[in-house]
Amino acid sequence: MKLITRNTDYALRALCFIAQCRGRVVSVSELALKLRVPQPFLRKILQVLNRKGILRSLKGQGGGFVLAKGPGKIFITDIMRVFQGKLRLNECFLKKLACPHRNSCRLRKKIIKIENYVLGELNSITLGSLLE
Amino acid sequence: MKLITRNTDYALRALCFIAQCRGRVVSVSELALKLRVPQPFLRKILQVLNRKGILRSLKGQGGGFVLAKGPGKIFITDIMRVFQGKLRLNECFLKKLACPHRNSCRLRKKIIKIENYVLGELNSITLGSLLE
DNA sequence: GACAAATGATACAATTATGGTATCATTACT
DNA sequence: AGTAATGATACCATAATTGTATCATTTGTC
Repeated sequence: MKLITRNTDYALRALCFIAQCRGRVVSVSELALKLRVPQPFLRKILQVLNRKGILRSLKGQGGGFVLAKGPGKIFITDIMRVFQGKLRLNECFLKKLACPHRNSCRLRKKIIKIENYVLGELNSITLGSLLE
Repeated sequence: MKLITRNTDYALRALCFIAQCRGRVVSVSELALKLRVPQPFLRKILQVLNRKGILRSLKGQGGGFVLAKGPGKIFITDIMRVFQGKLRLNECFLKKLACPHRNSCRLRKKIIKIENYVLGELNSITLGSLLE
């Protein structure tokens, strides 16, 4: 029942660190060292963030990563979606066919309520709000 | 990011069904048939619920399961804990040693807030409240 | 231009969690 | 005695997660 997986966690830590460097280009090796996180894994994560337009990368010597947008514009739900897919607490296991009660299912309704709250809260968290 | 795993889900369905039988002894084979759920897996699940004192089992021919207590006294958090362990959304991946910010971590604080809400809501759900 | 230091892309591997099966022992009703 | 049920438990399959390894490409520096 974890909300945040390890790669999301690493990603957030890295983003925080990069944000605090205020535009300075940060290499994976520096990040891995500072965050004490496995370097090849972190590298893969940052490459994904680059592809998704959250980081911007600079190749070649002296290269590395910078934020692609302001910390106030990076929502942790963005990051979560990148690494964890659609954000749903719900997902009925027995699909329509097997579970004829799907629409009247009380549990489902309660979970949807919880889900709405959780998503609401998460949507209010930006990278910026983690740094203040 | 799922709140409820499959075995919890199966368990809840089974418990609902058993509750609706109002004391009649229900066998695994009947349950598996009605719920359209794999029988050996369901059996294992019910055995666990028996060990945990949520169901009571009767062996031998004509045997099966009945609720060990009233539906109003069975909380879905009980069931979740049985199959999913401690209910925490939190769990910092980098433990104290690696993450020196653990206590001041803003993200952690926000997640704890969310966690409290979620647990509060879940704690209000009993088997009974799913049946009404 | 050669070299070194960085990322890009991608394939592969290890570990863990989840979901599920199989089997033998035990109990109890008929 | 036979049968229909659960108890206990070992095993297996699959998928997700968490990584590693490697080769290609880019770019700054000498």
